[in-house]
Amino acid sequence: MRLSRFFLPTLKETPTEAQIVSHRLMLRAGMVRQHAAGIYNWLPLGARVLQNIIQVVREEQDGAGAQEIIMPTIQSADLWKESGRYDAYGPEMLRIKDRHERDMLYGPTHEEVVTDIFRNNIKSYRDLPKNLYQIHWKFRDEVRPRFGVMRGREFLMKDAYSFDLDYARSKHAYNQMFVAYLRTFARLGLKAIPMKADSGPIGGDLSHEFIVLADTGESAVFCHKALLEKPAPDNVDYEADLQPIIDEWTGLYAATDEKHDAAAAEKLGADLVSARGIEVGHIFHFGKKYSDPMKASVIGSDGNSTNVFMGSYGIGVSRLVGAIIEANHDEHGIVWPDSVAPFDVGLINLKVGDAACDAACKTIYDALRLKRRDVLYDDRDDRAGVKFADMDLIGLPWQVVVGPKAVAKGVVELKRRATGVKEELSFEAAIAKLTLI
RNA sequence: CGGAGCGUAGCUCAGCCUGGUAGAGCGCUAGCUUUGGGAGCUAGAUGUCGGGGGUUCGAAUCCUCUCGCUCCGACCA
Repeated sequence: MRLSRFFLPTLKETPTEAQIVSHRLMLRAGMVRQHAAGIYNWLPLGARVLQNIIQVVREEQDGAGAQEIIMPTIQSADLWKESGRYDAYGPEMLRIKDRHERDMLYGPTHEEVVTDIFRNNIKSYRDLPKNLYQIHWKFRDEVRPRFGVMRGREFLMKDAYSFDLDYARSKHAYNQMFVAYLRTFARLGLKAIPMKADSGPIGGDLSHEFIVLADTGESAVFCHKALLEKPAPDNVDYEADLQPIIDEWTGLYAATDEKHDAAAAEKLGADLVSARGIEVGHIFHFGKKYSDPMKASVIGSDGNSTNVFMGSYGIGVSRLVGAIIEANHDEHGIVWPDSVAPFDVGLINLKVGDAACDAACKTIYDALRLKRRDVLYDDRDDRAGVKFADMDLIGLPWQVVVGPKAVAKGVVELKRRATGVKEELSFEAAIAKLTLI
């Protein structure tokens, strides 16, 4: 992509409404623009990041055995009256009427709809287990949206729902999502610590929040130092017993502010980490909370009907964009992890119009694109400082700087955004290195 | 939902107290110069001063209603 044609409205100054660093950087980097309180437009750079995150989330969900579906954003209130939540949910739910005066709502979550899908289509224990997920937009009419996309009213969420015959199998489904979440967040370049949590209004007896440590996090969190170093599980066999992995992670102290047990934490001594955290995922096991009132049942091997055990598993996808920036930035701008970067490489032509520079850029641009690297080529006729500043701001992992002096020597400068380390390489060496990443 | 603020050019903001018909910097357009970390000069374009109502000869400025946004708190992926 040529930057001269790319829709990238970067800002030199920070708009007043943005208070936290991720919000400021998302506005300055031209990723989003606010439409209304807690509702955002995603411009090309932001949309690309969102798509990359979605892809990682999707791969890990699929890998753990979940299947993607798409449910409606607008739901009939009838199902919610059946589950008993229509009255319970409160003003956070955006309620609307259609032209026939029927009660509808913009879905804040989808337990009712997915349970309805299940009971209408699955009749036998032989069809279990099932885990259905979707990635799409939800709306919760928050009293006070803030922090940009970190607490929007409209937000992109991955929500999965598991259905099992009994508690033990349902716990296994829970464990599968637990492990998938560890892997997902690690792939996104985040340290997300699972912490025991209240299940809140969704209900249930087992729940964990996944908390990303970041200085600007909303809540204080405490955990054992070892959790920070713990690598996400690799080569997972999702059919095998995952409980040992879960025990390994939950055996170490980890608690949010509300759940913090100061006495227990004291015992950790120097191993206690106290930090700030952002909730990026939340998993619940809630048994028959919805299958009972909504009569979601299967016929068991004994011929008797039994209501299924369920769990639900959420990842705040749009929030993750903010969380990743909170955890990965410096004074110059965003520093994207490779896995979610909107482009792999930023190619800077310091002297547009100079035959040698233009030719060198074209060579590198074409070669990288041939190798399916995403390259943002800054071909604008602007000063070097502007280009460096913009490129640092948008935080692409690699920068290739093509200037007249270097090109005369047959080299370009390759800069790693995260470390600032620069090296001079021949065109071929630079291309080779960027192709290997 | 309680408390506190703010709406003036694309962005950051001044002007408001003490009423006289709108400004700066950046950005944008054109030209010249410049060219490895947000350049310089010249010329130019850009505003229902959030909206309605009122006071006044005259309102960005005073009064009033309203809409929007932000921050602190309680609540939440």
